[in-house]
Amino acid sequence: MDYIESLNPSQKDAVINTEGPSMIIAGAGSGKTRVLTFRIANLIQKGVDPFNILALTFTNKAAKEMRERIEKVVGPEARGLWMGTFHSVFARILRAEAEKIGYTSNFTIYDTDDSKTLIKQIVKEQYLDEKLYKPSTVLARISGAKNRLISAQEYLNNPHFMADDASAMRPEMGKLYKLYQDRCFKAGAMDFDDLLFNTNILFKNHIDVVNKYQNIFKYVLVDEFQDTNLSQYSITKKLSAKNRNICVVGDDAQSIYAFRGADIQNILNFEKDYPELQVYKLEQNYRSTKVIVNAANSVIGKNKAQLKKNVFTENETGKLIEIIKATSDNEEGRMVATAIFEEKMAHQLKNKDFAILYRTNSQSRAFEEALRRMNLKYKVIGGLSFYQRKEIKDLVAYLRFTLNPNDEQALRRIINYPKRGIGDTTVSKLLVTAEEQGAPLWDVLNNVHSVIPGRAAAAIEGFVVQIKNYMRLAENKDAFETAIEVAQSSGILKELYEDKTVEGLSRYENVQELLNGIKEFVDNPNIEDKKLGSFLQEISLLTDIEEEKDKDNDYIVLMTIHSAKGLEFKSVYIVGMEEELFPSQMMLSSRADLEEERRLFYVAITRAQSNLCLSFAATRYRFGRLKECEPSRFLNELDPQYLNISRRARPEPAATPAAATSSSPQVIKAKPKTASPVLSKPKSNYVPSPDFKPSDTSLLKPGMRVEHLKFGYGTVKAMDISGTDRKAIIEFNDHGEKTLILSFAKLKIHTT
DNA sequence: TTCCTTAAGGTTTTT
DNA sequence: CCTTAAGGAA
Repeated sequence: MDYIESLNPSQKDAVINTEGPSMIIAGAGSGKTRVLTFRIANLIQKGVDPFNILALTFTNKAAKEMRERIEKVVGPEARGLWMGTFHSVFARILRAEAEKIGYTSNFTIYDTDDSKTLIKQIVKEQYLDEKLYKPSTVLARISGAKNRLISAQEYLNNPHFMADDASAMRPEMGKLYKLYQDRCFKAGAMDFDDLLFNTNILFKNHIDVVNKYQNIFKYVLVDEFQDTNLSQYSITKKLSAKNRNICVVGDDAQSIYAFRGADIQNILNFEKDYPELQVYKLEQNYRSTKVIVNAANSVIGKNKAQLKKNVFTENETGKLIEIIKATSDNEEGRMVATAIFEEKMAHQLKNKDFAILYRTNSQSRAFEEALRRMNLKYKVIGGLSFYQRKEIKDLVAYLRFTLNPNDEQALRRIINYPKRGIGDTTVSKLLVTAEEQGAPLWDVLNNVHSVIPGRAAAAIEGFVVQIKNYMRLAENKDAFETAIEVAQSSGILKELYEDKTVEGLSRYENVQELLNGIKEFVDNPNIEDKKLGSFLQEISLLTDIEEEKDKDNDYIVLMTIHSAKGLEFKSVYIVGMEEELFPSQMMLSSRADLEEERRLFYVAITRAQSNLCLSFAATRYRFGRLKECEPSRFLNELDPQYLNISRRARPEPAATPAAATSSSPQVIKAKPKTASPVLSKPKSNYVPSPDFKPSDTSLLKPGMRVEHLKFGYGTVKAMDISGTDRKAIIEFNDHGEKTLILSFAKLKIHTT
């Protein structure tokens, strides 16, 4: 129990009081994960069977990490824990209970691509305007409804929604929802939202099932509670209704998934639903310097919608936040890479101490190039994940279809790949027939002759024979043997092998990697069921292939801010700090959206332990066109006392368009001659005096000669006492004019 | 049906 | 810039 002694009083309270409903409001860096893992460890050591504990996280990575951390405290016993994302845990339960809601246990999980393709198909079939009913728009609407537990029928019956859609010029939205849902059901498929929605249906209609899981999950814990939607909340509420041992952990300031239906309202409802609720607040930040914590607070303070919280730290003050101004996105890449390199050398840091965080995945390119050129090892997290690659999806589609031959989306992928002479017209005829007769797709395929004349029918028959063969394999052999046979005899491997282009080669390698992954799965002694179905279930909610165990993991990490949540790094570079990029132009229309962007910025800032650097570019390629960019409004929201502002890097207040345009040509002109473009560390031949000791600056006056350890010698031009901090504007010999905050800056006064 | 060329349109964020 | 849809020819 000694680990408990390492906690502060509020953390300790939250760990020890394991009974009854509790809510832990945890500021950034306040040891949230630590408290959660210790709480679970504590439960186990108190004698609670790990099989009776359910811990829900937001990402697979978080689940894996937490399990490992708990294992470190309590040992291998922790393996029995039910731990995973909402989606993976309830997919597992739905497999077990599938027949109760009319599905079979080998139902397919549609990813976003599958869903969008299907919607597009339906919109086409309904002869609706494809511009108006864009797949992403329609899916977002359907998803929103599901996350609020509104079924297609309820949607159609609700005059409010119908009026909404009518005024948005999309009156058929409800009908599309219904059609989409029917199609998914017929295909034996659930999309991501269905996994949660159907769990709710299951629990609602089957009291015996609810009872069963209430007895299994005596303790329910939810991480990142601020990111749960109603559908998820409702599940946890049902599960913990009997034992009432529910513990949620969250931070409203870090709620960044409202776009996915997350609702801060859940935090408020929670207090209503559980009047006996115990609330714990963790406010001390152990991660970051004072500068970083206070700067983050200064940003989040601009939000109106927030719970009161006072995040503070007793860590050292730390260095000021650097700002890098680049002329273009490519230069931003080079400057950030250079700054990382210099910082790494100066402080003897590892690659993995650094993270580059951006708003959108597409920003990674410039940084990848620059880092590669400087021989700095890096890794891009997220983006197009392994399982989203075409070649992988193609092979997986064969496997999916073998287990569930009604899986329409899988069929569309493979029926004519590799080419076997079955064209679009034939495929639509098949689908239409299935629709009209209300028959399962597989039945139609088995009776092609009644639908399709001669030539194409023969091709389809051949395809069906092939699939039946795979079905037999899947039944009798393990996942690896089945998959390798499918890969070979379907012709996928051959097709990729014959493509000798660079991309073709990498596609071939990717398929090999998937096969290796399946081999590993089969060889894993911890897994009992080695059949294909078991493997597919395992991977359907994964985004990336399991990483090799800690082998050579020293790389700079590049990722979106969203995927950085929950992580920490010694040094963080938040890049692309520009209007319309961050905040994203999609989020400028409403206050709520803008506040979510601001929370996102807050999350980004609070990832940093000791160094934070923000960068922005004056121009950026977008859609192949050069665009001028304005510095982000968020830069101006940071309390300037925490910024290391050199005059050239100071963001122009986003107001005067004339100033913006007139300043850019000068900057471009200045570009070629600056070899080391990092503004904070320009070259200079200054050598500090041997007896450098900071002077008392309370009597500093214009005209005084001063010395600064970084900027060298300079003359005080003016004093600025307008703000809360005394600042001096100093003209340095080698570094131009700087504004320094006297409580931070160490200056030696030389002459008066 | 397939393959080639051309046109258009698209970037949030994740399970 | 990139990918994907559409249109025309073999």
